[in-house]
Amino acid sequence: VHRTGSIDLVTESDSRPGTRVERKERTRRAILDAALRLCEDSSLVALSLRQVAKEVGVVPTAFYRHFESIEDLGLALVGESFVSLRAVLRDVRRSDPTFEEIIDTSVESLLDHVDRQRSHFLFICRERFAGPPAVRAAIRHEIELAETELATDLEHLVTSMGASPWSGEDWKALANLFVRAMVSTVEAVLDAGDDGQAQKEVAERTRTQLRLVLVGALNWRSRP
Amino acid sequence: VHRTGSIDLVTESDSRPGTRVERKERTRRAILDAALRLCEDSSLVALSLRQVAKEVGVVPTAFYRHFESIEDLGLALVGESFVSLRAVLRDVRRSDPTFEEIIDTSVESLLDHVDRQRSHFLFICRERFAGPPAVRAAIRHEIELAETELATDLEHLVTSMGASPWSGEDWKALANLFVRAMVSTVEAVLDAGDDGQAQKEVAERTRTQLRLVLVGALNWRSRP
DNA sequence: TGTACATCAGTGAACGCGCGTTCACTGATGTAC
DNA sequence: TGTACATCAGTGAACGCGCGTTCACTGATGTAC
Repeated sequence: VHRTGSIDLVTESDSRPGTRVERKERTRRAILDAALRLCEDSSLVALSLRQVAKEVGVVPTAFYRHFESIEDLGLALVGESFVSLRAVLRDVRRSDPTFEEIIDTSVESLLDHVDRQRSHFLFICRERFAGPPAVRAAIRHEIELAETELATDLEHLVTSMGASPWSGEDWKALANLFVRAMVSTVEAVLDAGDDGQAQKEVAERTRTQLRLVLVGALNWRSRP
Repeated sequence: VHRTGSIDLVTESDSRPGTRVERKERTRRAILDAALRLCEDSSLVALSLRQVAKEVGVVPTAFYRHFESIEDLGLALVGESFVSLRAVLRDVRRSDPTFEEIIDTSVESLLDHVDRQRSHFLFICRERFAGPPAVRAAIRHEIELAETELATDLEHLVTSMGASPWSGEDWKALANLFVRAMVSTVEAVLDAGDDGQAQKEVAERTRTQLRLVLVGALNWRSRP
């Protein structure tokens, strides 16, 4: 006869172990993952509750035990997608790069996160304009927060390089420029898909662009 | 009794005048406009043929006299939307601005076109990531063409300002940076909606950003 | 100019299908005693 | 530890609705003679 271990495995694959709370959480997770996967080549607004339920392997009505609607599910996905995006900023900050390294470090970290959380970044790009109104609003809000966060980092960085003092408006414009560069790069990487060569070209082009912006910033005088 | 003119007007509002070809073209136009309006707050992938037909005031099956499918209609909308986008580049080129004017002229032209062809620009932003696969591919292709077009313009401009010679890669990177700035500005303006104050802030911020990039470009040395 | 015929944009009925949502339910898990 | 009851994630039938697509049609416009 077999060991207890193998019996556990069978139990695991058949009826799924854990407390009621754990099992509910696992189903919720499966719903979020299924939704992320299913809307990858269209949009939340074209995703049906029944498709999601079918993909997860539950009956359509079970969906309501976890979310009120697809829009509600979308808001949860916005939350966890921006955890992925913030992780990029956090990693760059933690690595505390020198002047010479800053661009290479940032681009590398960004591409690394995009590669590992591809569906989160795709989700943001797609639903930012095409999602249900509440989802669009949530994404816009999160992007503003990320911009503010980055503005602080940039102020420390550029000031430490001895650039001349800037106006508040100019800081905002620079932070916005970087956030846009980030979003655009994510878009380009996602466009490139699995093509490794294309991804390298995107990375190299992004580095060139960021260097160019940095040259501009270091030669900048506010209110010229 | 009334003049022939007024009888014509009645005829016009009742049964619509013109040859069969003209009337067909008018219906086609109405379908395109209705689709542009209806998908404004979701996406083509969530738009139904029946909604469009209802908005136009024809029976659903009449749709097939003009387009094979919603995707087919989408490709037609990509075509006319990029006519609007190209008009921006063309206007800037035709105005033949001096060094001092170039940024103000470009931003003004861009905002002017976005304001007048709002739904076309919204359509591109939205469907670029959320549209049906064929529509996404068509948009990507058109953006690449616009980038090439802009690269030529930029080369003339920056060279005429006496910057040092650049590598081909760097031209591509700069053109891409400007196209992205353009797309991002369009997105920001569309986000701002009808808020005139917010629109002015977006315009001012964009000008600051373009100046910063221009400062970078003029201080740039290829392969530093 | 008048007539007979062809074209074809738009009609309207019909189809099977997937949708969101309701409701009463089941039965394993959790809790109170 | 054992029992009786409460909770609640997931079930399954049913509903009315809008969907894309088919088909045979109508009747005004266009064309050939």
